[in-house]
Amino acid sequence: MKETLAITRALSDPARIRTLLVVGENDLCVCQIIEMLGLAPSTVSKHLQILSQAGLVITRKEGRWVHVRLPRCDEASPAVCGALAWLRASLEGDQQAEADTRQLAQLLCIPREEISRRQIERMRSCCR
Amino acid sequence: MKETLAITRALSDPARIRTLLVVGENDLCVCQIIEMLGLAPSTVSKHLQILSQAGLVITRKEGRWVHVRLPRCDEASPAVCGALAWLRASLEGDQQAEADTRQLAQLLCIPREEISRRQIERMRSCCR
DNA sequence: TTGACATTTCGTTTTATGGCGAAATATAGA
DNA sequence: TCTATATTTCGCCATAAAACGAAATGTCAA
Repeated sequence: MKETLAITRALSDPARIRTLLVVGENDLCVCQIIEMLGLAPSTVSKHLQILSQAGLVITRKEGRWVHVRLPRCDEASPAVCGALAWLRASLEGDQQAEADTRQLAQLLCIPREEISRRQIERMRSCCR
Repeated sequence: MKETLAITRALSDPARIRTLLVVGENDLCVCQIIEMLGLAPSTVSKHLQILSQAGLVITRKEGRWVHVRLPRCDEASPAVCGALAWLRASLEGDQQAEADTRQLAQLLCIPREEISRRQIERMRSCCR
């Protein structure tokens, strides 16, 4: 029950669902997810922590960057694996999901340094 | 996204998960669910409303009694059907789930009038 | 070593949720 | 019709969750 509940609670927020969807086959760095969601870094960090504790994503630190990916079915519990499959199927053709996927495709063309630079720029300009 | 989120949010509470599990193959009346969960009728009513709006249960009024059951796959969306299947599989062998199932088996041996009488008795005794 | 910077942690605020009891609603039976 | 009763609605309170900004952490590069 505890694991099941951790999974459903992790899935019960739009930002987290969008994150899972957009991570998909990719290996994204946190700054790309921040950019896609349009939320504060601290907020996104918390969301990722919740997803990670439920086993729905795997994070790997590489230098200053943290990479996020979905677990393969052989490294996740059946519950996690099933939940991810269900989510994929349920969001098939969803508008928001498709918009996010398109946005991500754009982001993948830009070096992550550039993305981070944008975020710093945005932060500074709002404090002026 | 909206439907998906309604489902995951409905599943993100232990009382609601336990309800779905215990309804299972049965056609329960609300008073039986109240008894099983040990929560106030008003609270259970709200939970059932959330489950119902997500399409995870179907309620049918019959006289004074309201009966609750799971939708058949042919009358529910694929998302709902898949979510219920996932839930069943994930809670396979869960301790709480088994305890609830046992308790329900007991409750099914008692006429529902008796269950309601108990609830009224309990309410009165706590106000004395 | 120092500075830049990607990410997390912490503290705070606002909003959502789950719980209850009291009152309302609707129906069966006297 | 009147009463008992199964369930829902409403209003309230306590707690949990999501958001942010500021400060802390850890790592690369000059």
